Amino acid sequence: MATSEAPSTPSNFIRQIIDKDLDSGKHSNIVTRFPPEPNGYLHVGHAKSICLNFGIAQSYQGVCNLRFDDTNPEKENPEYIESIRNDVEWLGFQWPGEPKFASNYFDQLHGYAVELIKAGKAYVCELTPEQAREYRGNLKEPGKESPYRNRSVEENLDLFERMKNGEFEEGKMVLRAKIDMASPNMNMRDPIIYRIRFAEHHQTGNKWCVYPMYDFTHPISDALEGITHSLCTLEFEDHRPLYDWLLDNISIECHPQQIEFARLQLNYTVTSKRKLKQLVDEGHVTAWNDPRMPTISGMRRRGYTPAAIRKFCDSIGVAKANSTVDVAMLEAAIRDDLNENAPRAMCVLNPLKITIQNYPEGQVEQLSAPLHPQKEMGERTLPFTREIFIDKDDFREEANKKFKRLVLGKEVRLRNAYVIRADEVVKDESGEIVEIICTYDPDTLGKNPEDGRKVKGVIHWVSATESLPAEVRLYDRLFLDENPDGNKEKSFLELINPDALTVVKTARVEPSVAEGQPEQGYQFEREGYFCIDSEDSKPDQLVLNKTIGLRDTWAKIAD
RNA sequence: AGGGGUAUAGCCAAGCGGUAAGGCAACGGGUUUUGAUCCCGUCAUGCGUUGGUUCGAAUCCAGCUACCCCUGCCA
Repeated sequence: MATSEAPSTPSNFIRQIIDKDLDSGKHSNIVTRFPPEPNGYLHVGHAKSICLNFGIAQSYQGVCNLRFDDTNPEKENPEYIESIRNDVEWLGFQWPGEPKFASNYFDQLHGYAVELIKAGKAYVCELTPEQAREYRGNLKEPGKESPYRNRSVEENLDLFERMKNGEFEEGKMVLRAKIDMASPNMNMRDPIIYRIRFAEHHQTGNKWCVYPMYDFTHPISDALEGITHSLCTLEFEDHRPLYDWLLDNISIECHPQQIEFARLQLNYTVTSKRKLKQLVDEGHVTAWNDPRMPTISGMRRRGYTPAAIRKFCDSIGVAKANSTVDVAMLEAAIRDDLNENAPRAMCVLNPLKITIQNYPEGQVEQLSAPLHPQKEMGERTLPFTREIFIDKDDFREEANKKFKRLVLGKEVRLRNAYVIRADEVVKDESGEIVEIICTYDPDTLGKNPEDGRKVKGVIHWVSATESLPAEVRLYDRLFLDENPDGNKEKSFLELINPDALTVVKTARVEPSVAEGQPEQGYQFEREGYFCIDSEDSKPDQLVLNKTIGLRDTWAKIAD
């Protein structure tokens, strides 16, 4: 109150819990973890969790582990592990030591399972999956106890050992925790904690043919790592009683607190690993890191910066209310960061030739332009010549007062260069404009016309002969408009401005697209060329992105 | 005999019994060699709803309503 310092990180209910735990002396060191299953690439939704977990650890001088929750070998693979490590690192976070794996704990996990059996709190069940479902009851009715529930400890020990030794087929037996088949919480109705899977594991090879379930693995992994606060998404709220039951019923002292928060939902954006995988598998995009994908690697390729994504995650807050964040928030964060830090360049995508008739043929003038309009970032040289290109969209034969670019007979400012006037339009047989003949005012470099003439517009240009051609892929933004009658099933795809200046736009695909049969063959991308102002503009460090509202253009050459 | 959650502006979100922060979006106006940035201004007598407690309620209590999650040998 006395100090009006703005908190560097926004307050949220999780931080309040942690503050309380610190005050009460429950903890003195905060340990969190980010626990993805390596079954896909990380997306913007994971970024929220990463920023939360690592961000909290950071601000309390604690640590955050990266742990692969790899208990289902059939869905996982090393490519995903690699990509996840990269993405977390790229976002700017560090974990202590090597990444951890739930599979590191398989021996200990097995030991705790045996411990539960010995305590009469787990049993081997031979119900088929169908029977198990029947016995489980439903939301309104209690379940029935399995006929295998009251086997002796000895028998359970023997059976579980033989499960582990591969004596039984997949699906024939499982290990279940003995809790309460009548619990209103389905997760407490004797949950399965181990199943048989004859699958090679990417970390443990063929050592195991029984694998622990998430519900069993997670609390124990957390406890083994000394996690203090285990943050997860809302759908796990119902699992918390099981999380606690497990830790209360095995010989482990550490008991992390599970805290749930709402997962990120972004409008026009798929934030489901399953659906993103479908887009990749069915070939609607080129790869997980396709620039249209909301994956971290896709955003990286699109030119988003780690700082911008972190800023976005901070700005959306953390709460328990299901909410859908407007992508405008993401875009604002990106814009903010790029505006601060991106060096500027000019580019022309749909070239329209300009010949400056009063400029000497063959002359090349090296103009100088700042890399940033406000910040001291240095200068770049700009070759100016008799023939230049401007964008087709920046010229009209006639226009009203709102049009601030080049109009026949009127003047416009070439950014960082001279004022020109359009004198004459050259058209081809089909009537298409192919060239504009202009006159430049030599006395307007770095200053306004001395006679007080007002030039309202400023446009991009590149030398037709000295500029740097660059090959890029053009990605069209996908818009999925909702049917006016609100029938989401009838949503349709609309390609906005395939010929506009804007390039490398965001892919916006609504869940329903990925859900149903993604439209056959809609155009996602085009090849294209553009020219950028000069070598000094270092196009590989820039982000071509007029969509975000900046007239200067940043280019990012496709990876 | 269902259980667990959540409701504050168009979208996020703070607020924790003392009279509705902030951001995004939007809309006015100013500066500008980017239609950008930047700057100034506007935007909830109102906190899902109905009652109650209180000098005082978004905050406490009770009822109601809406939405989300849970019946994988997935995580």
